[in-house]
Amino acid sequence: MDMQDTCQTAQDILGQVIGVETEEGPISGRIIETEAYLEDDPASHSYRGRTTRNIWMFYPAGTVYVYLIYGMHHCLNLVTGPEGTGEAVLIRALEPLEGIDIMRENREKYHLQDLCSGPGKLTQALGIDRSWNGKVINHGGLSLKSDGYHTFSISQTPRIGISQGQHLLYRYLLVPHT
DNA sequence: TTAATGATGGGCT
DNA sequence: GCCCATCATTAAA
Repeated sequence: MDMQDTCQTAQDILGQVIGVETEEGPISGRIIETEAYLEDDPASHSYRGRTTRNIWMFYPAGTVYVYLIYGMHHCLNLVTGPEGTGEAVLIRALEPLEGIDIMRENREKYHLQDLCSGPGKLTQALGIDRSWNGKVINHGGLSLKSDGYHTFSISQTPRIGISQGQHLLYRYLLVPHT
């Protein structure tokens, strides 16, 4: 998959299936919400240059970047764009597909709507933390592929939880066709 | 139903 | 010391 254009990639991966293999079996979900973080974007961790936390954002497209937010939640990103630009796509929500009972154990929640309906929730459901930093998508660990689901449209909104760049419509939602 | 708040720790302006 | 790309719980209505 071409991941050179970050906003395009954020939309391309909507509807695709992301998954991990565990000792208890596979866990996967369909990506239904993403956000783009660009070069020269004051809301991006990469805006003020490389640090020990965000160094992964400057790795090649397809690299995994996971950070800890608010002292307790992990957020999963895929690095995109030309190498060294520090661009990435934040995975914000999934529709649970495989391994739902494992997700329920990991989350200590039962209802489907409570499993992957937020960036911190989906990493907990899939068992992803900062030790996943530097992994490459589809090369051990994390898989991403299309299952042919295309009957949806995409809506755009401002990004969530940021104080800079609020006018930019870099949040993308999958809207199923009825 | 929506709104407010506490939890919790790493990175940094 | 202050700020966070959040979540769960409680309170108000």
